[in-house]
Amino acid sequence: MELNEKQLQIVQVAEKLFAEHGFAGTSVRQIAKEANINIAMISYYFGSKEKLLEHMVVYRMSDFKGELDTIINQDSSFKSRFNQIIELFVQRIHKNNRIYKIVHTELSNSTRCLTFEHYLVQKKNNYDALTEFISKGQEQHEFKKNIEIPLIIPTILGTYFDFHHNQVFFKSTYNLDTPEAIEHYINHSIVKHLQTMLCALVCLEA
Amino acid sequence: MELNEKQLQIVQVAEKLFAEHGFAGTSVRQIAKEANINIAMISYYFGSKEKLLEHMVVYRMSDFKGELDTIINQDSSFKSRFNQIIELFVQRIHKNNRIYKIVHTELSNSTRCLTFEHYLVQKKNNYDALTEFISKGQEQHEFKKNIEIPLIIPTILGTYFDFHHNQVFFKSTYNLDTPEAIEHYINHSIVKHLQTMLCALVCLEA
DNA sequence: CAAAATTAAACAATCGTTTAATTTTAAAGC
DNA sequence: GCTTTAAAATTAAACGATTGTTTAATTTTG
Repeated sequence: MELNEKQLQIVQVAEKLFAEHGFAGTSVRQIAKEANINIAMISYYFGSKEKLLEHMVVYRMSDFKGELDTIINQDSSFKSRFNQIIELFVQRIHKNNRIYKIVHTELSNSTRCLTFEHYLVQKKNNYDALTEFISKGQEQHEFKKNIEIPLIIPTILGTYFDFHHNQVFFKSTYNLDTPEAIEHYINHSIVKHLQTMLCALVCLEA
Repeated sequence: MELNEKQLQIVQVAEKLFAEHGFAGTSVRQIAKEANINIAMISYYFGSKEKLLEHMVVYRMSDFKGELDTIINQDSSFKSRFNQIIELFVQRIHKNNRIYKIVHTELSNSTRCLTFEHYLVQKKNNYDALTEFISKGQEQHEFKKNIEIPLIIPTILGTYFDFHHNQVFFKSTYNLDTPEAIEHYINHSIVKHLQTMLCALVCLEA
């Protein structure tokens, strides 16, 4: 997926607007205005508004699998690697939270017939990699059995996104007034919360 | 919040459509058509499309606080009550998942200036009630200290909604083909997953 | 000088809302 | 019990504004 400078400019602006106002809530005129380009350029470069979104998804969903494998293949304990995986997921989702929010919202709209195949394939890869890792840990009696493995990733992503979606609430209730405070809360409190909770779920040792 | 038969009919149809296609993605003509009423009736009864959403939120967000207090004031162990609270949250969100999805989506759209005060006030009440319950458990040495209490509810709601939003993925990957299978997975596997994980996080006893 | 990029303008379709006319409802008057 | 009557409910049609996309002309590029 190669984009020239102008295309990248459009994608970046559109990503921000789609994440903030939704796909249907954003007009091509808003995108054109904010990206300082003519309205016709969107059709010219991408074909349509829908295809712009598809290009965006493919462009943004770069290989997460590689980073995941690097950790899994490390020579450290299962618990240590599991903790690193959790931290990687949070950082990854946080860094790309706009495109993930867009995909989540549009994916759950039953009538949208956009092809999110690229997203779904990558998701499947992540689930398979994690399942294999946990299974190995179980075989070597490092991880508990009878765990609902498919729900580990939803817990990580869900906890992050529920916080993210309700920032208005958390800001006012828990004194997270500055962007730095929020950044710190995500990278420390949320990561630690998930690590503590999920390790307690899967790790055998006390 | 009292609604006559016709108003209720409009609200129910609109709730379904807003949840499926988003607020911006749903037109008043779609609502009118599916509810078998004239387009003008929406303005006539609610004033506008935006006010229809506000009426919907107030109508649907009935008192959750009462059910929560009933469990908290029970004469059983902290752990038992905590497990019941988790189950209640999941059932409650699942039962009303449409309106929660709508509110979550619209709330995170930074420009929308709708008043979700009714939702935010209720959310605050739930957080306060849970915080008080956990604190008491900590005082009586039944619950661990140094827990990030504000993240317990996001973990419950987030895990549920990530699963819910990605049903397309889970259906194909984990053989959840029938509505009954999904219902069972939510009421048993998800509830159990959250109970195991969160109890491991907060409960002291093994 | 041909290809690519950019533009303003126009396209038909749809958006949310309002209007003005008509029908239905239900209580009051006799 | 029937008519009267004003309010409430419902309708089709029109409103101007905005939607995504296309066109045809112009400018820029290499």
